[in-house]
Amino acid sequence: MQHSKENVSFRDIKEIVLGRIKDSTWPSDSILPTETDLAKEFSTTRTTINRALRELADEGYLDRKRKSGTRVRAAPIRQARFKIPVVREEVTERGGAYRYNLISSEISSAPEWLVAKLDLKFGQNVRHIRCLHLSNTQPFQYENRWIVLESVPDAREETFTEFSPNEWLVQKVPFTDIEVSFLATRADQLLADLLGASLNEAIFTTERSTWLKGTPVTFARLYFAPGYRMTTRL
Amino acid sequence: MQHSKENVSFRDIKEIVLGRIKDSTWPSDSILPTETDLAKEFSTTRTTINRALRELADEGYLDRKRKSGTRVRAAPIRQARFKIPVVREEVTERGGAYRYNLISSEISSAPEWLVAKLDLKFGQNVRHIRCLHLSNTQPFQYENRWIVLESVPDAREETFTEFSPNEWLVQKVPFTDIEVSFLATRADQLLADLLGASLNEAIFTTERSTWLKGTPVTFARLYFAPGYRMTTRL
DNA sequence: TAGTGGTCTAGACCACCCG
DNA sequence: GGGTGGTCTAGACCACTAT
Repeated sequence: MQHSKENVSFRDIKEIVLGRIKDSTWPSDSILPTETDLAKEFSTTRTTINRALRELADEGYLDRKRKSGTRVRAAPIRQARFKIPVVREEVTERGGAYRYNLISSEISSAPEWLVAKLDLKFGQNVRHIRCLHLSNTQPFQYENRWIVLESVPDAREETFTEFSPNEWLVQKVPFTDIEVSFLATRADQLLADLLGASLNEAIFTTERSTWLKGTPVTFARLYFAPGYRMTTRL
Repeated sequence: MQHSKENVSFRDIKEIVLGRIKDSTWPSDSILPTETDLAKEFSTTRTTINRALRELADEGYLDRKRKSGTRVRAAPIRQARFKIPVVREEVTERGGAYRYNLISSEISSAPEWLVAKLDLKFGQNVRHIRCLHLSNTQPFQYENRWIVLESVPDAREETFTEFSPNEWLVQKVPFTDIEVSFLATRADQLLADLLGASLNEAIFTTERSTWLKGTPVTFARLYFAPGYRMTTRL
């Protein structure tokens, strides 16, 4: 027989509020009571209510504005979160033994499309690396990468025979901004050979551009072996 | 000459801490001072420090555990957030006029792969809808969807001539869990015709499974027109 | 200009987990 | 067992913005 007087947690509040949204106690576009009123209703403080509502807003269920109040979003913004993994970890997480093969590594002047893509100065030098990441003996991902030498001078000497540019960069070079794109690529003969795919097979592809405080660092295209899919629950 | 004594904001703290991580004042795997100590250092309260560190942990930079303290993540978990858009909005956001064409809609017993995918009971009935979403007159997305009738009885009568199943479901059916996958599909002749692609072109594809508290609601494959890419900054 | 959320201070108790 | 983060209370001032 315990009649405990536990505190109400912000998690409880979240659940209750979400319940009232789902059962239309607070229908779409309606305005919730103020934080102060809710705090009274649940015998708690504004701080607790605030955290609950803030997180729900962050999750896309509510829209909050000063003065106008907290409104139920008509169509909740469902959002997915993806981890951007390091290849090695992705391979080992899937239960494979990670291996790495360098295909080529050379210094050249940045091709025009890359200049445009990263907003480089004309004629800047880049190191171009192509390599393969394997899971056991199976190709897992083909990486085609360009590193801006002016931003990463160390990459001039580095040969990338031992470590993949992926890992090397993570270790050596800080970055502040990444742009990631996901797309599909049709396999030409080269890609097919590298990834053990057949010609014309559809290849899931990621592109990453990286900057350090506005300075372009690197651009990479990552081609995954056939059958790869990126999955998330929300 | 103002010598204001402003409060330190949790945003300031976040920035400072992130700075110290990036310039290796606090290198990878090192342990940060306790919240109490940091509060002293910045002449603020634990509450403020806590919020800053909590958010940084949430963003993947820190790892926090009771008793052991707050540790700098060796490889920050970079993560991307994607909105799961409603097709209509995605089209209009890209500046197109949204249009919708129903291709087919019929009731049948769930195919075996779908039974497995959604963990259905054997022999359950589903409504199978195929339709096309257009931007102006260009195909934008081909939708291939199955709705579990036992979970969504209203879908038995609905013809989906006017509204796409996408919008209809958002309006009518609540859901709690979604699983989203992204992959690449090779266009067969049908897909090529529908999307205005050529045979064998690589098609960016999304799969979504939806449940309401454990009960399967619907499964959809969404095929995007050639050239589509999903992009995010982080 | 007034109402609402945004955030900070100050202090407290507690849960988890490492040693 | 004890240290660290997790969270709550209580109260205050402020910033934004609708009216």
